[in-house]
Parts: sequence; C-alpha cells; structure tokens
Amino acid sequence: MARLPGDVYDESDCVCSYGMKITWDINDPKLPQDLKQFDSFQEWTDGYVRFIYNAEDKNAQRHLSGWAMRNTNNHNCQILKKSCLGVVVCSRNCTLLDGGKLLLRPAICDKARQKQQKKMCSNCNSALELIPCRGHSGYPVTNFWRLDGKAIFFQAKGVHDHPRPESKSETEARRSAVKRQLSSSHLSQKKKLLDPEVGRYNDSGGHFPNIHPVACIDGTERFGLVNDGNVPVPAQLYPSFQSAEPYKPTYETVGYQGEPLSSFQKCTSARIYLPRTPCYDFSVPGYMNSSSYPTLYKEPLGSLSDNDRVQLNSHQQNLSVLNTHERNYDSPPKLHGWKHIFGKSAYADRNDYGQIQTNTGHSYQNGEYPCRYARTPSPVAPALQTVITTTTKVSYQAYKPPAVKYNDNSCDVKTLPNFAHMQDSITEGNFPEIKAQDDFGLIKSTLGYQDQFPTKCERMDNLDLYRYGSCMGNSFIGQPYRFENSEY
DNA sequence: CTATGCGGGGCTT
DNA sequence: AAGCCCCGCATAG
Repeated sequence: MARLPGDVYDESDCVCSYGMKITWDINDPKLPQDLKQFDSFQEWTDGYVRFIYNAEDKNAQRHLSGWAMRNTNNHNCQILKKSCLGVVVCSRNCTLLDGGKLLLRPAICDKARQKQQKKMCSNCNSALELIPCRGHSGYPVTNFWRLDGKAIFFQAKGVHDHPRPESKSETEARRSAVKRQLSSSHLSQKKKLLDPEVGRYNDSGGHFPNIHPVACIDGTERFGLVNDGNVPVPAQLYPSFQSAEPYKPTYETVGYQGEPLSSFQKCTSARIYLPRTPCYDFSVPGYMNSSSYPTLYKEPLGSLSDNDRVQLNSHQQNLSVLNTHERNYDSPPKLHGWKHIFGKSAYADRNDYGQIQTNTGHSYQNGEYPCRYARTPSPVAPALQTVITTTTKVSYQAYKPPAVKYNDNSCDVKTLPNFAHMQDSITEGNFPEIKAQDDFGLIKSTLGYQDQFPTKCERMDNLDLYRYGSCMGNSFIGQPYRFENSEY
C-alpha cells in the first residue's frame, strides 16, 4: 500500500469520495488496508457510492443514514445490509402552510410503521401513504456496512426514487418535542402548535429549519417538515449526530491533505423546486442542511401545466398522482433507470460498482431518472436477478460477469493509477479481470455528458453539484439547469 | 415504544 | 444453491 497520495490523485482531481477513489466492493474477501484517509460521514448518500469511514466515527458505527433504512437479512454477519423504506407522504399530496410537503420518515419498526400509516396527515387530515423505495432496479436502495480493521466500509446501491424523508435526528427531535408538550399540560393548545416548538428548537440548538408547524390536528405528526431551507444552520448544532468529527469539511486524513469536502457539504443543501417560478437552490453550508429538506414544490400538482407536470413527475414525483401509477405496478419491477442509461444489460450487472452517483443529476435531467412512476421497461433490461446486491457470498464473482466493466472513478481518468495501486494493495488475484481502460471507455461511451466533465474538477458550482449528483443527497434536485439562482 | 440487529424461513430463479 | 424479502425475537435507549 505504498500509495503516494499525490501520485494517485491530486486534491483537485475529482470530487470523489476517498472510498470511491479506491476500487473495492463490499463483498471483496479483502478490503483495502492501510488506508491513508477516511471520508467524512455522509448522512444522505444516494447513488452507487462508496465511502470509507473511520471506525471511530460514531455515525458510521451506528450505520446511520438520513434515509429510513431498515435492516435486511443477508445471512452474512460480516456485512450489515439495510434497505430503504421510502418516505411517508400525504396521500392527497397536500401543501403545507409554508408551501412544503409532508415527508415523514417511515418508522423503522414494522409495527410502528403500520401504526404510522394509520395516522392522518397532520395538515389536511387525509390518509398518509408510504412511498416505497424502488431505486435499485425495482428494489429498495440498499446500504451495506462492513467493519474491517480501523475502517468502516460503506457501499450504497441504487438511487432513491423518492423524496427524502425527515432525517432521523429531526424525527427524534419532533418526537421528543411532542412528548414534552404532552407532558406540559399547562401550555395552551395554541402555543403548543405554534411558536414554542420551533422556538425551542432554535433556542436549544438549533436546528430544524425544515421543521415547521403546520395547521395540524394531530399532535404527533405536527411538524410536517420540509424545509424552507432559508435558514442556514450551523452543522454542529444538529443534535443526534456526532457533530464533532463527521462534518468537518475535509477528509479525515492521515498524512495527507485530502480535498475539501465542501462540495459534498454543499450537496446536502436543501433545494426547493418551484414550478413556473425561479428555482432556488439553497446551498446552506454545513452538514445539517442535508436534513433541511429538499423537495419542495410550491404548487399543487393540479395547477401545473402538462409540461410542468412531467417535470414534476420526473423530479419531484408528485405523490398523489404518481401513486396512482404506483398502484398499477404490481408486476415485478423491471430494470430501468441506470440500466436504461447504460443501454446494455451487461453493464447493469456492473452498475453496482460504478460511480453512478456522479451521474444522477444529469440522468434525471434527461428524463432517465429512474423514477418508477415513469418507468418504461427497457427492452434490453436483464432479469431482475442480475442485480448484485448480495453480500452473502464473498467471492470474485461480482467481478466476473460483465464483459466490460466500468470503473469506480468515473469522475476522473486520472485515477487510473488507482488500479495499479489496487493491484498492489489488495491480495493478488482479487481483481483479476479489472480492465481500467475498458472501464473508462465504457463510461465515456455510455455517459455522454462525461465529456463535459472538467478534466480537473474544481470546486463544484451548482451545475457540478448536480452533475456529480448525488452528492449525498438529494435526488430530487429538480432540473439542474433550472437552478440558476443559487443562493449562498 | 421504537430503533437495531440477528437469524429462521419461504419464495423465485 | 443463491439471492431476496418478510417476519419474529431480543436488546437497548
């Protein structure tokens, strides 16, 4: 592992996470050792990404995620697998007082979730609805965690095809707030519903710019959520996360000054989508924005023009309308989205290993957004089982099938040396068939916009953010090129 | 009560 | 058999 950071990549080479700069897969018999640095914790990962966290990182230890992830048994105690539960929304897609939408975090516990779904929308009192995640070729997006030595390897597969729910910390805060209120009976109803709560949050730390009181009836789900993102909030104020370490803007480096993660941080900003009106991108600095949520569209779908509606469907997924479609998809999910993008089914098998994360924004923009509601089964789509999500078997198999493989570092050809590095750092033979050249070739040929990538990724501007997409985050950033009025 | 993890078990390919 | 999901149980906060 005599890797000389400088030789492998420069800070400015790309905006890849450290984990993405190294070729590895959660199923590898042996994961990279002697890591030189770690990624800072990412709450809202999205896309096919990998991160390598410091085993000391509390959030990583807790296998935390902004998305509501539940444990999924993969019969492999070495690798923890979790799948996304989606998001709970108002079945009527009502608009909150602040113009946002109700985007509740699905309860992880099955029973609690069933209860939750029986509740009514706090805003319009209509039923709540769980929008399941099908971002991984029809299956929920999966996250894999594996502790190995001093590092915690994280790998995500799939692109969330739904808005972000409340973050865990927000949900917890809301619950505790409700509890406190219920216990403090002397407060007037009015006070309970309005000022106190938000005020309390702000007073005590912080931090829930996206939690707003809504005209509610039911006390339990009072804070509808969803953002307004107008309020920049210091990351460290965020309660349940170990703010001390995770959110510093740079890698946790070990003898190497990693590239600033500010770009990633920015990615977590809340975004608001306003049909017909200028779109805003509230790039609130700091980790916590990640939770100040995104997907906010001010207009009820019903008032949208067809064009707007299409856009909304693609990016914002108007729930009430789309759910109708949803119900029609009883047949087994077909591959779409990325596989469609890649065009060849063979690539699909390799998708899990590519840094598709960086493509999300663009793909959405092109209408390739893997939105289940608009899914059009690709004629070349392979059978569902070709999706590699298993962690049960630790073997080389994952690297075998595709005739052509694409590399993890789609963001920058300069990372090619990593392969050599990998050859050295990983037990020989672990990646016998890796063909860096082919990988890049594939990337280039299948992802046209790749050509637009700057050879050197400088600090990302907004477009870059979207292009690099994911960036931890919000998949529902709307149309990248519509976000011209970037704030902050 | 709910979040988390574990692991049995059934279904599909 | 492999891979995936559902479900129940145990534990912890």
